[in-house]
Amino acid sequence: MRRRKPDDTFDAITRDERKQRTRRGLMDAALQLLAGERSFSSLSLREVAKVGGVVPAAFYRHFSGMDDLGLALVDDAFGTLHDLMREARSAPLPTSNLIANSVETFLHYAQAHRLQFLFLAKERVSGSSVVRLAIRKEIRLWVSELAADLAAIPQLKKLSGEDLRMVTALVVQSVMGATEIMLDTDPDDDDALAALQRQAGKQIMLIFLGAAQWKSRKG
Amino acid sequence: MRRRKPDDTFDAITRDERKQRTRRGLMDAALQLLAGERSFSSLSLREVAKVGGVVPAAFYRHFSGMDDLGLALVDDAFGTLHDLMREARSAPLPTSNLIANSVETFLHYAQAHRLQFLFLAKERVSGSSVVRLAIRKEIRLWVSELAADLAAIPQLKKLSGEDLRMVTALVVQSVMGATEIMLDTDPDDDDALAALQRQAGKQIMLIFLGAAQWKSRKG
DNA sequence: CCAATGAGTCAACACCCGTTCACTCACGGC
DNA sequence: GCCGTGAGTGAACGGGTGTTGACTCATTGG
Repeated sequence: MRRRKPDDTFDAITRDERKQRTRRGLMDAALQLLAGERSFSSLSLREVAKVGGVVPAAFYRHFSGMDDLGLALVDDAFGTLHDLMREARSAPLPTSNLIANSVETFLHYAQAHRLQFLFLAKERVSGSSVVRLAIRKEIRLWVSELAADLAAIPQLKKLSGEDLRMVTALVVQSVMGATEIMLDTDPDDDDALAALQRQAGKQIMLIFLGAAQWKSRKG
Repeated sequence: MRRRKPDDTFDAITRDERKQRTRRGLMDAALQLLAGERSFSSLSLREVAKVGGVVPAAFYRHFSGMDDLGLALVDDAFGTLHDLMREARSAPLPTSNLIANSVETFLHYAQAHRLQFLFLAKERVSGSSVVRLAIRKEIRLWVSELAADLAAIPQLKKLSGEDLRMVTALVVQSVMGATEIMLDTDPDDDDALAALQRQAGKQIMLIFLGAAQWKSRKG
């Protein structure tokens, strides 16, 4: 009996590549299992190993346990998010409809990487504290980054650093809320998705409207 | 051997009361287990039964399974939230500092019922779909209710029904975000809690500021 | 006062869990 | 060409899991 499918494509690959492939397989298996009802903390190591096409003992060649896998998934997901931010920053940046466009871009991206964002949304609040804290930390980092970007917008120029962070946190909260609902929506229900986008766009425009007025009434 | 502690207080109680007491015990046991790292979906029936001071088989005299328990907890927690709303509505309603006061009241209440709000926060996004959907439904209901209350506020009078809901949803999102962070904060860290309250209050004031400007630019 | 009810017990079931161990054997460096 | 490395295997362990059925016996209604 073969110990492993030789490979889908029969090309010769190095041993490290093979290992990385199995590792990715385990991470994908966890994400896939998360897609349904399950939460990460209710997944079992054996289950992940099985879907990953590997025997439970082999799991330990890649991760020290489920928490370790969780941290790897956090890194992975935020890498994806970081890619988006980088792309967005280097884009032409239309001055009109900037908000609506940004929201659409973000939600579209989240949908394209549904499983990763689903993982983040769920574990941000629910998982083991080590994973949860890792996610919170990354989000705080992301808020700081985004705040730095937003500082360039004329309407927000007069905000203090603290207030800018407060506004940014509100924007992020709004986007995350929309993302969470989107992830629970049938991906083919275009009407619902469009409504979601519209509402999130409106919310953020309203936040900016409020922010533009903010300092004028407070010192 | 006694089959059960006769009772802490030796007063004679009816059989139904005793049953209700055990049922509550199971619900409290689940909440208590939830207090730490765990998420509801990772709790086992046996575990809840043990902490509840009952043998696993007895669990079935009260709930058909863990999902059923989850739904009971949802009802319970929203009952608590409803109590808060009723109290708040009958309160004197100070016209100055209304927002800051409301936020403080809410967060204080959430802290007093920490375990229930923790349960809601976690299961809203992570749990089994039956529990998750039940929570979402109740939140939507709550948003509607709150929107009806907010309609009375002068600054929001000119908003359309849809926009009012959008604004309310944003307010709720902000409060829930603050609640989630608060539930992860050491309850004795007064500074952190005060900072949290201040930020949430600011965010909501900003939302109102934006809302007051809203229709004037769109309608 | 006596029979019925039903909350809670105990034991057993078949199964899944994380972790360990000794193992195989293909690959890669020498 | 040959050995060492290490990814993956298979079996076993002790223990936790949901669910069942037959039971006990205090409370309750007639």
